[in-house]
Amino acid sequence: MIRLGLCCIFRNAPIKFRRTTARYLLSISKAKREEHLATICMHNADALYRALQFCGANGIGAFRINSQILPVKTHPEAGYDLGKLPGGDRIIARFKQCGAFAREKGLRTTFHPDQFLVLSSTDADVVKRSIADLEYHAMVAGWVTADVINIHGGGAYGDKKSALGRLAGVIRGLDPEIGSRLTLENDDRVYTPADLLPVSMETGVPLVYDVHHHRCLPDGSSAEQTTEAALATWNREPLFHLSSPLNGWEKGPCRPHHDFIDPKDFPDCWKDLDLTVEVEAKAKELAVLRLKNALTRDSG
DNA sequence: AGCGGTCAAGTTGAT
DNA sequence: ATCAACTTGACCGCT
Repeated sequence: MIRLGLCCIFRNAPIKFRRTTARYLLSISKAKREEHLATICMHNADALYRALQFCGANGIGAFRINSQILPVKTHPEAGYDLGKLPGGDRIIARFKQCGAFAREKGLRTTFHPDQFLVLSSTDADVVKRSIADLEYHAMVAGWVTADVINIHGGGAYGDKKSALGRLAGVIRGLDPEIGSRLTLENDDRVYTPADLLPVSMETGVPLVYDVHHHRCLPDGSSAEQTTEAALATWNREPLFHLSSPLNGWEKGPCRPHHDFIDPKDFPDCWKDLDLTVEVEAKAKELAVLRLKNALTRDSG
């Protein structure tokens, strides 16, 4: 069975996540700051619960949780401890209710921290802050029972081989709360599946195969070959990424995402797998539901 | 109420 | 040397 995943936000459904900025938080009093953060974090825990309800009610099997679900959480000056905010215990309890709901409905939850998290960096401080961010993600993942924290390989610094060596070294030293959830994804500028598969096999961190990125940044392997190799890295239900290019494959830059998925971009070799496919499309839940219909018609 | 400037962070590659 | 592009709006503050 294919399980389709929705990424972070909704196009039409009235479910919104709130955020704030470090600059604003640091411009107000400590009491006001904690009140503001508590309001936003509780709002986001509630919104997550409603997002999962929407997914459960609409046959969407997975939901990617935005990294800003606890905004500014690990900022050096504006960061905070959720449990110490006003009503912090209730906020944590609400996240745990999200986890209970997800388990009850068989929904999968995932994280995809943004590009500032770089484990291959030559700068020890960047790596340290990245690990702090992973700790935050792992903490929330524990509450909501997310089994994937997916990152890219980061920069190459003119020497891919050394960078991948640093990446593998950092991964090996991670706390199991992080390491047991961590995954690596091929990107569209630096690291191909062929670059990352050896790191996956060496560290036990699964490969999230993004077939769109692979078409933008090929490595000589076919989608079939890479699918097979990526599947072998998973010790749980595999998770892959799918999107369609805004301007077609023929002309212009292929990176920007389309509103919807062209069913022709769904690889045939994925169709009979037990697999989560996260749908990276700007029309969000509308695109997931449309693809779901197309796949159902296709097989039935 | 509406609009515009702004938002923590890293890296690459275009200018 | 500088800066947009990644994700992509949503926020606050001013009118």
